[in-house]
Amino acid sequence: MTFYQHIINWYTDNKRDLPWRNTRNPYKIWLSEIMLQQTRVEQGLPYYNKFVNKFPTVHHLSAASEDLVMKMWQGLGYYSRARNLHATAKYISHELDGRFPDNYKDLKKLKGVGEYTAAAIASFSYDEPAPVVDGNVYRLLSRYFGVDLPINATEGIKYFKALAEEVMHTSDPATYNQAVMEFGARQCKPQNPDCEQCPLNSSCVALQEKKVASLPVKLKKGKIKKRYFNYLVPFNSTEIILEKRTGKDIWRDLYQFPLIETQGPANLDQIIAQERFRSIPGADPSKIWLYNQDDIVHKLSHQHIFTRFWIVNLEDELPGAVKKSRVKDYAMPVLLANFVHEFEFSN
DNA sequence: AAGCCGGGGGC
DNA sequence: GCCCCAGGCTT
Repeated sequence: MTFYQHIINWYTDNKRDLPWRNTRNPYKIWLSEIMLQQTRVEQGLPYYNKFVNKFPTVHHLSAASEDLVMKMWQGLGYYSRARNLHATAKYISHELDGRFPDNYKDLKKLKGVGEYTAAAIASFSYDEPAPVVDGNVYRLLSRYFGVDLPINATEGIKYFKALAEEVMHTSDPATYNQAVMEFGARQCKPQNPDCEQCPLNSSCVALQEKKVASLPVKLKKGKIKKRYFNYLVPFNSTEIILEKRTGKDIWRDLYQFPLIETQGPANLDQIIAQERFRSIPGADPSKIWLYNQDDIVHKLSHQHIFTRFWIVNLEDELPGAVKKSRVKDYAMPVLLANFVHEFEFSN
């Protein structure tokens, strides 16, 4: 049997029943693929179901407000995906009358759709023989063929794409693409794969050469940055101040409390001296207190955020503020959603 | 080519 | 702590 025949046989016996595998609807395929970028199936699945229920077609998604889309995306991360998702939904609904592009080349032109996602949609919805090369496929190919080129450098990316093209030749690209990814995710998994019961074990180069644990090769990324966030939490009996994040930093378009970022841990005197504090109507330096005794450390893949919440009690009306009861309707980073859930503005 | 963009889970 | 995840965009 050939490489792909082994893979497809394994898949027939081991495939998970996932909702986007029971459809060829390009809208649902596209939605699932955007959500699953750099995201585990188990994490993305509930979001997929929620979106499909709320937005059964691309027109429904197109008609939604961006704030609602962001809110429904809350917790999934990489929020530019949600912005691009919404922009692309509007484009397809308004400019293409709801019809998705039906080939790899045109799909790849959509915002948020790169080589992997274009290949996935083209094959799953239209049977176009475009190989998917995601993290699972990199791992499987690098091990099976014993290739130690880094999978995140130009040469390796090019090499593995060509290899994927060679290996996929089959009359059923949709099934094959599903199968290689499932095989990589569950059989040829990153840690402690069970090679003894792998259908490819007699011909896997990495297994013969004892390199399974060292493949694939990946270049290391930079150091993790430390940042110090001081959130002012200004509220009166009914209202609270929220702002929308702008700029190119993390969490763009999500909501937050007024933020003072400092170079290191900040104390009360530093905070009350800040213009951002003093500009709050009715802010009283004697009515501010530190909510968390220890820093809350929010860990992202590329930065650690040391967080202090400064509670600012107010008595005056707050023009432009939001109702405290509505805070949970706003899309917020998990760091803040956790705080809101815990604090509940009980006092 | 390298850096940036989240959050969760495994070990 | 470090690595990975159905990657893509920006610089």
